[in-house]
Amino acid sequence: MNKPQPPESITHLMQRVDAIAGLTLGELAQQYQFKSPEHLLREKGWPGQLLEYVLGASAGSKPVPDFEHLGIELKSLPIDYQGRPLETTYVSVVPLTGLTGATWENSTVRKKLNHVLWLPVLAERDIQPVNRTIGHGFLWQPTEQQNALLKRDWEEQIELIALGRVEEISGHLGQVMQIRPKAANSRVTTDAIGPNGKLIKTLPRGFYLKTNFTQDILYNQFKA
DNA sequence: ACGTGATCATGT
DNA sequence: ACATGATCACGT
Repeated sequence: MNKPQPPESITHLMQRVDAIAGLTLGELAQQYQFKSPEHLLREKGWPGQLLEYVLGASAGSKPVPDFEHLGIELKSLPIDYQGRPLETTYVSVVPLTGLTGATWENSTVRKKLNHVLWLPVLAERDIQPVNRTIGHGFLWQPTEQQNALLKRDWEEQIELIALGRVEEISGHLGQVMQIRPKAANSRVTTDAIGPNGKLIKTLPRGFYLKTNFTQDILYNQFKA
């Protein structure tokens, strides 16, 4: 099986998405000779990497949309038996310096979430990774209301960081989007603005969509 | 170290 | 039971 090429259009992308709905991750991995781990204790990103590969997303870790020419970001979304999200959704790293003049409109979060291809995967922990079933993927763009919620959470938390109060941030902040550690381990450090305005070292952080937000997206998509 | 893909697992 | 904080693999 040759490596899938990037889809030439949104229509072609969605044809591929429809074609894999109902398959298990194991079936897909076997078709494309992709490795299939027994568990995700170490290869936590395996579901997303497999789906990226199969759908022809650009590989690597470049800070650009997965389907760059289409401006679409792919997000797998683990769900439980009730169809509710099992995990928060990582969006992007949080800028901790150079925030002068930073705006929601120009933020990486806004750009990443402008157009998302959500791909639900039934991913209860008692189901082996290879037996997890792919759901019906769909395209999403934030509604005016959703955009306003994201904007508010982004502005409130970025303002704290700009004021040198990064150490006061925890996952409890934000109504629909929170900031949590995003690093290999808790000893990793990066530069941030300190309380006195000078640079300090702190743990790298990431923006994550809370499950109430992604659940709302799923509800609006699949409500009968 | 940083940014991509995320899930793990302990504290509450 | 569930969310927060911690962690894992890979490419650069």
